[in-house]
Amino acid sequence: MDEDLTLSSGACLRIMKAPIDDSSTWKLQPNVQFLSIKQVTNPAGQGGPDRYRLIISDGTHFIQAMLATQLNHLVENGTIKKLCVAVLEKYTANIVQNKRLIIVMNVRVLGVTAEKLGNPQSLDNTLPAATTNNNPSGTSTTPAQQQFNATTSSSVSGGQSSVPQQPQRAGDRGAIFPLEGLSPFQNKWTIKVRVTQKSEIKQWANAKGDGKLFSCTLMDETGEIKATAFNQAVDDLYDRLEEGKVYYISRARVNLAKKKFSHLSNEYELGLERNTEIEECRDQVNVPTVKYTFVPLKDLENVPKDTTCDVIAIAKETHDLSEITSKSTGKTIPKRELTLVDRSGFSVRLTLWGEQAKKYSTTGQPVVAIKGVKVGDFGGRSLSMYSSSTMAINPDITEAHALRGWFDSAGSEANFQSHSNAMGSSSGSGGGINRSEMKTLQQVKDLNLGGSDKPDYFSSRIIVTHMRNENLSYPACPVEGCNRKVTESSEGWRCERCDRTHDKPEYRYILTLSGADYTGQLWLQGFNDVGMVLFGMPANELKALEDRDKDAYDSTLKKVLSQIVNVNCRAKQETFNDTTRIRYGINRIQPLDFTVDTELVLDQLAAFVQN
DNA sequence: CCCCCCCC
Repeated sequence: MDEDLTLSSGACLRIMKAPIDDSSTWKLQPNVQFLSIKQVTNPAGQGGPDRYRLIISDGTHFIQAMLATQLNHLVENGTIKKLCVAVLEKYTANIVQNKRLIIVMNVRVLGVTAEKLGNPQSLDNTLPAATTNNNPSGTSTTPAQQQFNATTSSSVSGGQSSVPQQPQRAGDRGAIFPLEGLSPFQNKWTIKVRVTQKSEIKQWANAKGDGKLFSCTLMDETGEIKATAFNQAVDDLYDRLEEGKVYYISRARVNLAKKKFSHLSNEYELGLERNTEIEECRDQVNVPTVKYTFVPLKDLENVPKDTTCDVIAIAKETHDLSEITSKSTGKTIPKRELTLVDRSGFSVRLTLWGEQAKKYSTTGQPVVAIKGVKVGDFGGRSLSMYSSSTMAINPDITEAHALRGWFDSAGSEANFQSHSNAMGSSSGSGGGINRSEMKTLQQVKDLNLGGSDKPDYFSSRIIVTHMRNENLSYPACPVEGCNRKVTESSEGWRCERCDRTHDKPEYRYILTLSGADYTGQLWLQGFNDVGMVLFGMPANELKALEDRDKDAYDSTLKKVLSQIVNVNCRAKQETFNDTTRIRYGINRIQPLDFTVDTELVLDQLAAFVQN
C-alpha cells in the first residue's frame, strides 16, 4: 500500500464545530477511517432508497455521517467497508433540529487497516446555540420548529408569573423538541406532550415468545406519535402515564413507525424503555388537548375508504351494546353503533368496539368529537373506531357549542340523508339500505346470490305477504347485549351464558316472513329490529297484548301484511340435514317513505330517459 | 419484541 494512511486528527472537531458558513472547513479534505457502515431503512411510505450511516474517525474523535445515496453502490460493491481509510473529498452539513448532519458526497478510498487507528472519542454533536441562531441560510429550521420556538418563548414572556417556566432542560437530556422534529438521528431531546390515549396492558404469546405491552398516543402542537412500552417498562411506566395529562419525556427510542399498524400521522414511533424519563408537567401552556381537522359528514364521500379523519357530530341515536364474532380470530367482540348527524344534513353510522363500546353510557344526544376514526364504505360511508381513535363527549370547543345550538333549535327536527341513498336521491334516511345495490327478487335468484361460500348482500323493496304466526318471539336474557335464550326454572329465567337467573325474560322477535315484489317471492328471516319496525312495539308488549286482547293482537299481526319496506339482506348458503339451501336474513329494514322512494324512481326514470 | 381493529 503506497498511500499514506495517517488520519487527519482534528478534522471531526472542525467539521462539527466550525461555523456553518466557514467554507474553509469544507475545502478541508481530511483522511478519515470508517469505523462502521450501517444500513438505515428508509421510512415506510416515503419511497426512495435506503441509506447508509457511517461512523467517521479522525483518530482522535468520531462522528456520524450519512452517505449520499448516489454513493450507495460503493458500499454494495465493497469499495467502502469497515476500517477502510479514505479522503473525504466532498461533504456537506445539514442542520436538522439543532444537529449537524454530515452528508458524504464523494470519497476516495486509500486503503484498509487491520485495526481501528488511534483511540477516537465521541464528539458531542450539539451545536453551540449561537451558531444555530446565526445560521445564515435560515432554511434548515423547519416552520414547525420556528413556530414551536415562537410560542414557547411567548409563553415565557406572557406573564405566567404564577407558573414558573420549566427550567432549561438542555442538560444531558437535550432541549424540548417539537414532536415533528424527532428522528432516529439524534437521541438527546425532551418532548412536552399530552397523553391523549392509553391502551390497556396487553399480554401476548406467539412462536417468538411472550410478554406484555401497552401503547399510548402523545400529542403536542406539532403532531402526534405512538409510544409503546414492553415488559419491564410496562411495570415501570404504566401507572405513571395518565390519559389527559402532560409530561416531559426523554430518552425514549425513536423507531420507524410501522404504518400498517399505526393510524397516526407520524413516520416514527417511540419505544419507552427502562431508562426513559417521564416527568409530569403542570405548566400546560401550548400543549393542546387534541388537534382536530373536522370533516363534515357530507364530505365523507370524498374521504378514501380505510383512511382516518376527524368528525364532530350529534350522536342522534345510540344503539344497544351487541357483539360480533371476528372472522379472523373467532373471538367475540363487543360492539355499539351510534348514528351521527351534523349540519351538512347527513347521517353516518359510527361503530365503537370493545371497551369503548362497553364504556359508552351517555344518554341523550350529545356532541361527539372524534379523532382518527376509520372511514369505511358500508352503506355508502361508515365510521369505525380504532383503538387509537379518541372520542370527546360534549367537548368545550367552539364547534361543539355551535353544533349543540343548531341541533337544539332546528337540527333535531331535520331529515338526514345517508351516503347509501345519496346517489340520485335527494332526501330521506336510508340507514344502511344501499340503493346502488337494489335488486329485484328475481335478480337475487338469477344471480344466485348467497350461492358461494361467502355471503352476498343486497337491498330490495318488498311487500310483506305472509308471516309465520307462531313463535314470533323468544324469551331472551335481559342483560344488555346478551340476547341469549333463557329457560324457565323454579327460580326464574336462567341464562347459561351469563350464569344468572333473572326474574323475567326480555322477549325478542324471531320472524320468518314472505316478501314479494313484482318479479317474485322469497322467505326472509328477521330478528328483533325487524319486528320493532313491523309491529311498532317491543316483543314484550306484543306478548302482553296477545294475553290481554286477542282481537287487538290479531289485528296487529294483520297490519304487518301488505307493509312495503326497503330491506338490506344477507344471502348465505346453509346446510341442514344434508340439504343445502340459501338463507336470506334481513340486516336492515326501513318502512317505505313514499316521498323519498318516489323521488328515487323519478331520478331513475330521468336517468333512463337521458340514456 | 405486539400487530387484531373485526360484524353487517
